[in-house]
Amino acid sequence: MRPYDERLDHFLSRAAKVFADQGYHSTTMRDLAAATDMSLAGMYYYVRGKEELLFRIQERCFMRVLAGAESALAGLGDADPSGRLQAFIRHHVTFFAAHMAEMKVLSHEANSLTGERQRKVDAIKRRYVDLLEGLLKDVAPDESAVDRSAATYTLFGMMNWIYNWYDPAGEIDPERLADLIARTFIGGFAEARSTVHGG
Amino acid sequence: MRPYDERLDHFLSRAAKVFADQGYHSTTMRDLAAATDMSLAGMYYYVRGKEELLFRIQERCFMRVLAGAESALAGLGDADPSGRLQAFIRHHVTFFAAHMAEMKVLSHEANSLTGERQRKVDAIKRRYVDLLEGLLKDVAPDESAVDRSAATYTLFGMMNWIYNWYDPAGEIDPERLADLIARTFIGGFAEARSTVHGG
DNA sequence: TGAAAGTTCGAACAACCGTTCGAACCCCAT
DNA sequence: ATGGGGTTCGAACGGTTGTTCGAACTTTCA
Repeated sequence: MRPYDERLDHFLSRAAKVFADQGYHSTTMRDLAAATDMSLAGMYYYVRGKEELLFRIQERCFMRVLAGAESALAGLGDADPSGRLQAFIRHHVTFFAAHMAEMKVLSHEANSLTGERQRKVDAIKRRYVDLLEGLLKDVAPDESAVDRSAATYTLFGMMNWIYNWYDPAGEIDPERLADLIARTFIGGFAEARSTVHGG
Repeated sequence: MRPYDERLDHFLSRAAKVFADQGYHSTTMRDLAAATDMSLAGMYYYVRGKEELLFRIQERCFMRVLAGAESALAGLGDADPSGRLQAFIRHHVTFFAAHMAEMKVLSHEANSLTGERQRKVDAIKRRYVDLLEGLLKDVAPDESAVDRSAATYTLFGMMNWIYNWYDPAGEIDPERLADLIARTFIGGFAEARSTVHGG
């Protein structure tokens, strides 16, 4: 890896941490300069501006979590739908815990981009949402499309909300949290679909 | 109600809508002036400043949702724990759908206040979280405190995330969404506690 | 060694921010 | 009508923001 790319990467990680702590809009370029040991003007050699910085962070993180999920599913066969769903949840939650700052920026600043950049990130997000929705379709094939879509977002809510409260250094390790979420959602989802379907 | 209080109320509602749409930090006082048909200086007759405006919106909304939840539970006996839990979920979700803008501001700008104001809102939030956690304790008394706390936040995630995707004017009405969440969570929560408790 | 390419940065700019202040306005009891 | 409290607002202020620019520094390689 070229030293330029390495410094850019380090810069993006540091910036993500600051964005996660203070929020994107109330973080100034001067804050970032101080946190990265760069000069104010020096950062513009690596990034065209503040919004492109946010875009780079979000795009990089989203591509990684998407690729990670796909490869986590690639090892499994198509036979066990709820096992695949559990694997997705496990990957998402552990990835979230391992990249807390970037994922918080991804979740919390979802609407802070504008124009073309917003569109590009939304396109990746759509692919990721569709991936999960497909898994839910395999678990409960008879579910209506509307209810399945709502269930998808509900599950994302369980997982993405953790940036508001979860402490990776606390008592609950990421795998245990992932299993807690997976058991709760899969259990309730499957049960609700099969037993209450007639009511 | 005095005309002053009426105009203040109207102002807070309008401002909440703008905060919900554009975000607190990137909304300017000039934006608010335009959206409320007031002059820039005129708003300062009703509110001490921008942050106090956010505080008033959050405090008012939080007190209402807390009081609403308590009164929704007051009618029920202590006999049926999961029925009480379901009532809480139903109230929270329908309230959310009915006051989308304020609740979005509550969820999304949870850390935008500072100092004393942050403390005051956090105190109300704590009461609200404790209320739900108490309901979960009645549903699963043997659960460890740590897991129960995580389950509480997980359920809040399911409910609060809806500001990112839910359209109250869409195909799913609030009651149906509330039941979907309640069935999914309660089913999975109760099942996971009873069957997997030994593993 | 020398110069070209790659990288850093001090200083400044124009625009915009939240807030203030005093004057003007409106409404109602006298 | 008239005085006075409640209410509105135009205009401006000081400070902060993202961004730019040219000069200076460092590295690279012939």
